Amino acid sequence: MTEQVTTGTLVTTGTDVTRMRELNALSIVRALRGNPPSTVTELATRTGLSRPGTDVIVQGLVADGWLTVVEPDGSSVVGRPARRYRFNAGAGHVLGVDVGAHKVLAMLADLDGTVASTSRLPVGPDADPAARLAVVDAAVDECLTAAGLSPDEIWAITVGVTGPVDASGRTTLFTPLPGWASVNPAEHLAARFSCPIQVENDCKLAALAERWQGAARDADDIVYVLAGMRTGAGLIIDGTLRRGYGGAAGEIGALRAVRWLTAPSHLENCASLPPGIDTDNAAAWVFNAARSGDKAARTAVRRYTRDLAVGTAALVLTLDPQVVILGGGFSRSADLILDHLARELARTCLRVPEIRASTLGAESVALGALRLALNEVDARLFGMGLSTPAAPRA
Amino acid sequence: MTEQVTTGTLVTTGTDVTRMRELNALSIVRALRGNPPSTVTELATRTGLSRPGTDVIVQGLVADGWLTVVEPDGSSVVGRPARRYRFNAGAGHVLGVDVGAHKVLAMLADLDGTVASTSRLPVGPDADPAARLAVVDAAVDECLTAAGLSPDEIWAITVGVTGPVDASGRTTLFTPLPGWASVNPAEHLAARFSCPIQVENDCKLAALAERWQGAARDADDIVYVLAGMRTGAGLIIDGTLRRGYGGAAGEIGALRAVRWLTAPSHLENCASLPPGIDTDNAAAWVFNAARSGDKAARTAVRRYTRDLAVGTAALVLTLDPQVVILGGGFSRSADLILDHLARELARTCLRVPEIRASTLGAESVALGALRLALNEVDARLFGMGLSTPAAPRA
DNA sequence: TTAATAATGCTGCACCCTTTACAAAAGGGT
DNA sequence: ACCCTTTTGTAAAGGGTGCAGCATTATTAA
Repeated sequence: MTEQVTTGTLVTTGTDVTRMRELNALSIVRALRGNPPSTVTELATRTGLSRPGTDVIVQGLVADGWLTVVEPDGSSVVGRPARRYRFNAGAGHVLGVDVGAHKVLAMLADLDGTVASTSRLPVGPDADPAARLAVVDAAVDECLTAAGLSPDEIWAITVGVTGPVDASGRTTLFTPLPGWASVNPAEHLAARFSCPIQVENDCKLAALAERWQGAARDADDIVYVLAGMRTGAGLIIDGTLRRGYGGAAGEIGALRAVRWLTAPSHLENCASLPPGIDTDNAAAWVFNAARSGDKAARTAVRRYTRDLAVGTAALVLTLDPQVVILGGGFSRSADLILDHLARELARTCLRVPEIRASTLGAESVALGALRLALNEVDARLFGMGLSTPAAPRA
Repeated sequence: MTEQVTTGTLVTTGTDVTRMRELNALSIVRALRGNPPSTVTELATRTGLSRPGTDVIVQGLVADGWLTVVEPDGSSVVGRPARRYRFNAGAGHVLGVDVGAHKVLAMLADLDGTVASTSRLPVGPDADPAARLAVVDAAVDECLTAAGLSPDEIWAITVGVTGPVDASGRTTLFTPLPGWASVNPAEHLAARFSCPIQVENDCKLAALAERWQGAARDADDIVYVLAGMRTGAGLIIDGTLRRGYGGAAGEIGALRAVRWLTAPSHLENCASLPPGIDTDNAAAWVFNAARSGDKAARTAVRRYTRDLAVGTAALVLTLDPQVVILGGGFSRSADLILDHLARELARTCLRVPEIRASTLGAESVALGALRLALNEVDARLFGMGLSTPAAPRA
């Protein structure tokens, strides 16, 4: 065996002149994605190709259904008005599903990531796996029918679950859902969908969402901290979601010294908490009390934040990210947390990153799932060529 | 402003038919790098190009000096023996320099990474920056003259230093070298070299070296822990060295709860240590004593390892790597450390990675510097085209 | 209606890769 | 010494692609 010097790709494949055409077509598609409808001339300058060449390729892409023509509207200057082309985002769709303890949230989006339909169904926290999967199916069905699509028009699916996800798509190491450890949601959905199906940890998906449409759009190195009744983290390094070798990246909460598991108990056990309030609303109550000056509540929040900061500091020191995003249910009370957190990090970290509160609500995990599914589609598209649009077989 | 959907590269550049030729040439070069001399037929099958086409490109590469012909030797089977071609690694060279507290180690290698010359010069730990830079110059000069090369034949240089390196190449946050915080080694060398010059943290470089030629050749997700009188870490994630947004990735030792700063003191203050032994040799003595059963020494080693494990666990839980490499001066005593370390990690981590001892000696930092310089060259080569070999201007 | 302007469409040219075909070289067998 | 096999080296034909330049078309302003 000889040594392999690797800079990037290992595969060294020669380029045919036909492949070049494909690459140029892809390059045009890329130049159009997420941009307003463009003229051929604009595309030509943007891609560096010649105008005639661009035109030919664009015609082909229109014929294959990847692009659609936007006839010129009145708003033009002097000269012959140019036809504009836009990416046909409706050529395919993706599904993102957030399987939580209390609800299943499914979202369906086109290739631009524009959400076409959403379905949120409640499920009991102690529902058995079969029941929970049935709710997943129901939510997915609702999305499909609302958007008027059939399963074979879905190009990729991502399912978000709690706990580290192994290579097979199971959460064997840990899951709060009863009986869920042995469930493989990908396998279950594969019975009805033939597209690629990924399963991913919810924190990681939320991190993706924040980078896509949330508070971290400008950053490539992100530590996302999910602060809620559970505490977790998702890491984006160099613009890519990092899963770790076994899918357990970011699980710093497992470290005993990092008191993430018990951190929320500071809130739940707050002395000034009125009796009879249920667990789910206790935290919200404490945050509100702290906001209006309650001494015990303020202490509880401070203690909670201190515990949160230990693990966050470990993540920050390990990765030196550009920005830390505070997400999860408690991020609604970021005004109370951010300052404490910043102070704690300033005390412990070499270089203190920006700290921002999440701007996405409860949909962040489902949104992240959409983004991951879109990434999957993009990888297929830009990796291989683009023939006529059709659902890729897994 | 419109939103930018990014999968990988943002730049979408069209491909010319001439550029395709370049890409094919690069593809052939890649197919030859690190492989034994190959025939045109072999290259054709390896790249997927046709044999005549491959031949033409190979002729061009030979004419430009990138490839050299190996005339067929006697060892052939039936049929006409084929000319073999090999990558002309001597077309360019790179320098790697390890600037330590007690020594400067410079290494010079060709484009295959084969070391052509080495120079190790001592320097006092309290030498001022000017004196230390003078030693750097001397070591580099020795390497050049030993290899018979002039400065303009060097294509890239990497300098390894202790402490987190910022974007400008300085170690402003921390450095053990007196007065070194404001020194910019890249600027200093730029006076004599016009090639790209990088400065990088020593732990990070050692990690690179382990992946290149050491104990982590098979892994893409690596936590490298430098265990010595100083403790540090270098991270390779998804095959790429991670610096962090401010170059401070891996500096988990800054966390108070992680007792990396004081961990070696367990060894230095070992009760059974004979008086008068100097600091530099104390650790080695303790390890030896522990190996031969000394009770106090064994305790000291166990305590040291326990402290080492805390930070390592934080890194492992954050990144979930495939393998942890134990490097640095103490890795010579890995037999005493690994078991303890593995036990501690098993206790604290969700998924325990493999733990291996470094197989590289004191040259690991300089080797890693070579690798980073080669990466720089490769990026230029494979990013842009390859004209006739010449030192790239920075 | 005419001139100006800018997009569109078409033709010829150059380049590159591939396929096909054939000549050349080396070694083994007769 | 000669022929045969095998593989390499090389040349010619064919097809696909991008580019430059020119003619054509559609629209606005005068």
